[in-house]
Parts: sequence; C-alpha cells; structure tokens
Amino acid sequence: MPLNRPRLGLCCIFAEQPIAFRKTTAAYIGRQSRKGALDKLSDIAAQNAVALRQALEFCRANGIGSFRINNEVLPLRTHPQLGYSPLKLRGGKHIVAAFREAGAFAAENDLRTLFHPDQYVVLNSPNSAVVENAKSELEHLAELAEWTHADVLIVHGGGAYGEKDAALDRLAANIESLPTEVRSRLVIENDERVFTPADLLPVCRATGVPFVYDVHHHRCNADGLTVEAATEAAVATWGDREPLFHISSPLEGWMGPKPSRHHDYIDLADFPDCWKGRKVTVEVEAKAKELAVLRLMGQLKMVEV
DNA sequence: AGCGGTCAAGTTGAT
DNA sequence: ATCAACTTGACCGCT
Repeated sequence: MPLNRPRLGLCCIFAEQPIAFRKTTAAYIGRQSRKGALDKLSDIAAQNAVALRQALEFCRANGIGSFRINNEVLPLRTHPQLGYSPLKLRGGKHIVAAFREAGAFAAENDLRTLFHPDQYVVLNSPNSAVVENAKSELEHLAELAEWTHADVLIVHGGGAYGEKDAALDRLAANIESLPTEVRSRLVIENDERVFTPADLLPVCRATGVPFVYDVHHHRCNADGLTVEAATEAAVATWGDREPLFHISSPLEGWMGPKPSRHHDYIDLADFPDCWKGRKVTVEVEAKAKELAVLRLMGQLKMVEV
C-alpha cells in the first residue's frame, strides 16, 4: 500500500538553477518589421521550449511533482496587433514539436503541468471586451496545455464590482459559455481580497469546475470556514481528479503590515495538517522557488511517521 | 558591462 | 489621484 502524500509543485521560475524563460515587450516588438518581430519571437519561443524541458527534467530529478508553466512562453501570442499563430513562427513546426515533447516527458514521468493565467484574465467583468479578451487568452493557453499535457488553467473569480452576487452569477454564466478545450481544464481559486472559498464553492458545484484552495489567501480573506472544512469541500469538487492546493507564508509574519506578501520560504507551521497523507498537489508559492520546494519537502518527510 | 526606467491587458485597496 | 499588488522581475536602451 503506497503512502499517500502531497506532491509539491514549483511555480514558473528558478532561484538558483540556470534555467531561464525569456520574454519581450510589446513596445520593443512593435517597433520591428513584421519579419523582424516574428524572428525575435521565434527565438524566444524556441528557447522557452528548451527551458521547459530543462525545468521538467530538474523536477523529475529532484522529486518535485508539478511545474507551473509561465503564461508567456509564447510572448504576445494574443496581442491585438502583434499576435501570431505559433506555426507562423520561423521553425514553428519544430517549436510546437519541442513543446509537445516536453509534455510527453511530463506525462511519462508523472509530472503534473499547469498554467495560472495572469490577472488580466477576468471572466466576470461587466465589460464584454474584457471577457472576450479573457476567453481568447484561455483558448491560447488551452492549446499550449494540450501540447504540454497541462490539466488545469487556474483563474480567480474576478472583481466584485460592488455586487458580489451578480458578479458570481456572471462568472457562472460565462464559464458555461466556454469552449470544451477551456472548460475541461478551467479551475477556480479563492483570492486574498474579493472571493473566498465560501463564495466560489457554490459556483464550482453548479458548473462542475473544480476549486483550487489557496490556504494563504483564505487566511488573508476569511469566510467562517475552517481550513479543514474548506479542504474537504475543495477535494469534493475534483471528483476522480487530483485536487490542487496553494501554500505560502507571509513575508513579515501574520502580524506584519501586509500578510499577503509572500515569504522566501514556507513555514512548516503554515502547512495544514489535514493536507498531509492526501494524494493532492500543493503548489509552493515562495520567492526562493525550487529552494523553498526542496526545503519544505525535506521538512514534511521529517515529520512523517 | 552595468544600470535605471519600463512593461498589453483588470481590479482592488492603501497611500 | 497614484500606485503597488497579484503566480513570477526581466528586458531594453543608454552610458
């Protein structure tokens, strides 16, 4: 009987390992000729595919169970003026193949890969242009997710706009309208300012979208649910799939001025006891990146009996 | 080579 | 009104 324990996940980048993802700016790319722009974007994309493979190999070699892929591995892909189709890049077929090979490596080695689209992806905005933009970004990321075997795209609930209930209704309605490639991967996470687990769990139950439980956000933005209750409710939304949690520690302690700021490392005391012994993924959101993941992994093993 | 200003996009809350 | 914060500082251009 294998021992159930959380797998720990690394987010996007490395503190010490010489593995780096590249990006660029719209201002710079917009100044180039179209060909010059595509050449630069091609170089970046090709290098990012290599970096992804290196990142996954590092995780595999060090017992890190999941890796969050940064959203800009194909920079400016959905930019209204500068966007492009990946296959139109120089060496586009090879670039796509390299991402697919990285995904195959992840799948073969039981490495979970995932994306956390950034703050501009807002599914419940009253501004339809914002929602359309969000959908377009999610469709792009769903394609990348297919290449890389990523099973989740994590988004927050969005804004409250002074009317939380209406905002949650819009969220649910817009989730229903997503294409299958996006919908099948979409998951929703509580945030540190607006939407708590208690706010989002009903939307998750109604739409069938799983709930990502961020215990640090929950401690910043509480709702009356205990950590244990939120954990159980979150797990229930995942069905047969492996649940996903987020952990961080406050930069200057829970009594500090801004507990939402992330520390370099995780304080073991912040890691919920009720997560131990479960087959779940816990993404470590800490500034020391792989060093924080490895330290926490060691600490969890030491307390295991 | 080093360094400072800048960076597509949304929303909130502190200042 | 401005701006930092959010999953993550990296990139560009000037000296």
